[in-house]
Amino acid sequence: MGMDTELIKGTLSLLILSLLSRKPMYGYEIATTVGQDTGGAFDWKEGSLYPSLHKLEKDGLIRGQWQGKPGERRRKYYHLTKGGRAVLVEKSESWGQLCRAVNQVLEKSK
Amino acid sequence: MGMDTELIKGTLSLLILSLLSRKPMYGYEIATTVGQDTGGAFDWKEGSLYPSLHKLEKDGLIRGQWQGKPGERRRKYYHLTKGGRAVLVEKSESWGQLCRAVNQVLEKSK
DNA sequence: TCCCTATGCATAGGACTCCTATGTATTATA
DNA sequence: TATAATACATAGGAGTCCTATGCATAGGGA
Repeated sequence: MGMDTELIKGTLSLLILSLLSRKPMYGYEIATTVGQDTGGAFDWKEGSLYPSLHKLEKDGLIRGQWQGKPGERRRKYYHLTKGGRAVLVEKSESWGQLCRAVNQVLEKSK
Repeated sequence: MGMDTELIKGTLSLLILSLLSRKPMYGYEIATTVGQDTGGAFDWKEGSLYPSLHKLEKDGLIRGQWQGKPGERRRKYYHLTKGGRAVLVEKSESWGQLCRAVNQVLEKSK
C-alpha cells in the first residue's frame, strides 16, 4: 500500500495492544493478523515489531511467555496486563482525538 | 490536551500544507491557527515548526518570502507550490487510509 | 535427499521526526 | 519601564521506525 510511513508512527504500540486485547498472540501472528485485518495496509517489519514488543513488556503493558511442547515450533505468546488494558483505553481515546483534530483542519481547508 | 505525542508524528507536515492551502501564512500564524482550529489539540513548538517549514521549503513544497514594510514586524510568509499542492493531495489520501486501517483494527477488537 | 521458502525470534546501526533549551529582536501592555 | 507576546532560528537529544543481518526450525518441491 502507498501509505505514508511518516503517518504510521505512534500507531504501532496502540495496535499491538488492541490486537492482544482479543487474545494472547505471538509476534509473527500479530504481524500477519494486522496485515490481514487491514487488507495489507500495514506491513510491520521485524525490526519494528520485536523491539516494540520488548519495550511494551519492559513498560509492564504486556507479558510474554515462551510456549512449545517438544516437537512444536517455539513461539513467545504475549498477553495484555491490567496496566496494558488501561493504557489501551487511553491510547484509543488519544487516537480518536487526533483523528478529529486532523480532520477538523483538513475540512476547514476545503 | 492529553493527546499522545507519539501519535502526532507525521501529521505536522500534512497540516502545514493543508493550512497553507487556504492562504499564505507566516510561521507563528500557522501555529496559532492550528491551535485555534482544533480547540488546543495541537500546540506546536518552535523547535518543531520552523525546522519543518525549512524542510518543506527545501523539498520544494512551499516557498517563503520575507515581508515587512519599514516599521512593520518582519514576517516570513509561506505559500504552497504546485508540487506542494500535489503532495497535499497524496498525504490527505494516506491519512484517510491510515484512519480507516487503524479504526478497522480497533473495531475488530471490540 | 537437498534446497528453498515460510515461519519465528532477535539485535545493531542509522534515518527521521519531534522536543527542550537557548538565542536574538521587536512590539504591546501593565 | 519591566514584562509578556510576537517572530524567527538552531543545537542537541530522545524516541520511533526501518534496513540489514543473524540464527534456527518446518515444510514442500525437485
